[in-house]
Amino acid sequence: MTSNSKHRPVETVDTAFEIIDVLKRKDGAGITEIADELGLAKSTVHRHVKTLEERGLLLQEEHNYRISTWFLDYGVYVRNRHPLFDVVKPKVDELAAETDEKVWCVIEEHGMGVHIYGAEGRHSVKTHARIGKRTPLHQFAAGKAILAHLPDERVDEILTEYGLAAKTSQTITDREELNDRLEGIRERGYAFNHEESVRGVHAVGAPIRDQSGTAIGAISVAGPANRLRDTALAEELPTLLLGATNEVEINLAHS
Amino acid sequence: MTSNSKHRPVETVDTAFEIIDVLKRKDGAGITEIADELGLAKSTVHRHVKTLEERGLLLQEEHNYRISTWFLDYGVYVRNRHPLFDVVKPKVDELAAETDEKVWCVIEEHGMGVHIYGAEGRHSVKTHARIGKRTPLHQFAAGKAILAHLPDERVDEILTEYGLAAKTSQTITDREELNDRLEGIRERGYAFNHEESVRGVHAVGAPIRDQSGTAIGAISVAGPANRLRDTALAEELPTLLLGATNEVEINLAHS
DNA sequence: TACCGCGTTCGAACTACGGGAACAACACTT
DNA sequence: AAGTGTTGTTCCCGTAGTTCGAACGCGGTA
Repeated sequence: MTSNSKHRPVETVDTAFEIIDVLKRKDGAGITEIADELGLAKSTVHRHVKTLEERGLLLQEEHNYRISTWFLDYGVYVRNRHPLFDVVKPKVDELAAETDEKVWCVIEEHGMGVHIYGAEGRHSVKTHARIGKRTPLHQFAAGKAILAHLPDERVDEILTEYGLAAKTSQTITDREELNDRLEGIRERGYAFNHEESVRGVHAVGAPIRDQSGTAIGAISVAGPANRLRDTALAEELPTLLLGATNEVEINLAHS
Repeated sequence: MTSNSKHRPVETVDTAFEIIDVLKRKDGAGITEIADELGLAKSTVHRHVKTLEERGLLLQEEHNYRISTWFLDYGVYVRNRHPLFDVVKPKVDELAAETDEKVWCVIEEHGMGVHIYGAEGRHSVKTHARIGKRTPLHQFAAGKAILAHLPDERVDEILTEYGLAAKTSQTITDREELNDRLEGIRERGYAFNHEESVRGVHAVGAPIRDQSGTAIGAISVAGPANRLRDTALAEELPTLLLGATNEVEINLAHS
């Protein structure tokens, strides 16, 4: 799968989704606003919007169009059909209850980490993560756990495509350093996140691997830096986490 | 908003979403399969699919294309931005804990009921409902509660568009009968569902109204018919439910 | 080895997409 | 009350872009 865009895309479909993206970015907009934003004629935008609205994908109220919940239907369908979901959900709930922290399950898709399920512990930190959120893999514990267990050429592809953008001052932005960390993760079996994605938040992440050893996802536990440190971060949480991912891998093999 | 399709839709956008629909309906498919299903040329489908894949909306594995989690991102974004969501979520959780039953929040969109949030009680029944699920309003308690508090002309529009399809033998399929029931719901303040959507399942649903009195959504409690009967169904649950919707309406007015 | 089945590429034809201008409906100013 | 600015909407025309069919490459299988 080379990323050469050799074929000619269907431009009309692209503009349709660009309109949808504008509506998402702006929390809804009018015809003229969309047209200006995208440099299209009002009539063009109007026809697109009406087409999408007729399909139920958009909602109109006065001079404002918004994205509808059809996307929720498609999205939840996709998530529930994912082979990991049924197996991982109870374990994530369990971990959240045991640790009292925020627990996430993340999968890899198109080289990005996607949060497909999260559970609240009693003392969960509030971050901007939410179901469906896409995050560059190098920026967080679950992502690095996945990255450490993908084929080298795949890692190369991903990193050359997306680069190593910083999220906080602690984000790993050097390719060499990342490779070292990934090596450490492979030896250790799990990954840390020391304020690399959110200031004041630490996390531990462990991969979920298929029978070939390739990561198909990861589970992470995140919490405030002052609570997740010393042996809690280095021993207790990893033990719980590896127990969970191990069970998930076994259940996955027999489903 | 008449349902006259006076304008000419963008057919290319329609085919794109028809392809997506096929992929959803068939849990993934190949190029040829999609082309046969829709009566399109393979080359056409191929170009569409590659366009969507390049945007990250589809995933390819071998000769099989699937919908990606991008739709989850759009969908959850839409749900979380909905004015009801933040207010209703804690109340739904609370109701589930109090009643030990399955609790849903449903909103109306394009004349259909959409499940935007559900919480499990300890003895929750398992139905086919899931977040994002769209259901005709006349088929369940929350839907009828909404229908009973919409303007008459809106109700006419909706019923003439979708009809009164039966889900079980108890589903209301007669227009006159439905009107009587809706009248009863308005007097009583909440709606019942006696095995009208799922055999063996009863439910109570109460509307969430805006300041004009129009329903913008509803909350329902559902459980096995043998547990939800007599005073539990007729008194205790409605009391809890109306307490919750009342609080939601108040919080909604001040946000 | 020849045969399907698949996804993919290519070129040509004509459809239908996009643009611009004019229109209607409304709010706000003067 | 007339005027000026919005907005969304409709129309028609030209051509760019979509669609189709046929051909290609590549696996498997008989």
